[in-house]
Amino acid sequence: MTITEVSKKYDISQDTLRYYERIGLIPAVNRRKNGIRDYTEESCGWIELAKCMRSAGIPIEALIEYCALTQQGDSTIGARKELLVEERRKLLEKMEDMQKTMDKLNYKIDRYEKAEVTGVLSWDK
Amino acid sequence: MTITEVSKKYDISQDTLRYYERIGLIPAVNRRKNGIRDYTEESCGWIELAKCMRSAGIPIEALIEYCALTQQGDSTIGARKELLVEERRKLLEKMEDMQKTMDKLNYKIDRYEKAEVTGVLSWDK
DNA sequence: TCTTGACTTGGAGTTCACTCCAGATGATAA
DNA sequence: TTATCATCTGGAGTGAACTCCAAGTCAAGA
Repeated sequence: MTITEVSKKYDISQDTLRYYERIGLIPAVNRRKNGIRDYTEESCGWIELAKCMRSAGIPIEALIEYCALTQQGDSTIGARKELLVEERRKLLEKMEDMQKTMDKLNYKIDRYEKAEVTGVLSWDK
Repeated sequence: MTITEVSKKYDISQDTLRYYERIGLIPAVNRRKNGIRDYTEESCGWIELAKCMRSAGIPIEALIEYCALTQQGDSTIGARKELLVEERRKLLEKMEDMQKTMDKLNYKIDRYEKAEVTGVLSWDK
């Protein structure tokens, strides 16, 4: 696949695709003789992973390390697992924060809805 | 309360507290004669709200607008509600993204755990 | 009285994650 | 053949959200 196709398929700009490769967030992509990128199915798998992880806010640094470990072969399986477990822990924490914020938003919206009916908005400790 | 106390209570740096006030993310804080901040219970409520919303990634711009609307009185109740509803919608979307990432992390960690037992890690389409 | 320490301001600096750009090259269509 | 278009590289620029700093004020303790 060309970079244009991959960019459309995953809705990631070409600049970002090149950037991810440059910083090692995904392994080097195959090239044709003339130097033009030719994404394999495996490359696409990495792109998809990157998009998924980044959309949840997993930091770029962690993903670079994960990618580097992967390229060092099976001896790093334990380290890779640890890395993912740690990111999962942080993600869970963030999800809990978000749930708290969601609860607060629901509470406030509910109060505003009642205020729209009664015309009264009491102070909110 | 002094800024030092508020900073400790909510675990937010003094610089950030001043910054939030400067950009209008919270209403102006009361001052003593000499210009030193004296946070009331209401100020603390705003700080708590700011911390909660920011921890979930609600953008600063939206919070500034919410704060501004609040200071314009009851005529903005509808607009404030709409703003919160919109931020809730975006937050829900983010939480769904995170859940997908969480699923993927669980799947991958599970595969690594099996690989640690069997010594085999098949490639992951 | 002198020094220490908390507080003030406005503005500059930092970090993260892109995003854009200039200049070059190579392929395609008229 | 000429013009247009996709792609390449390295490096500069951007926006969001802080974070730090210099220079000044003020109150309290030795």
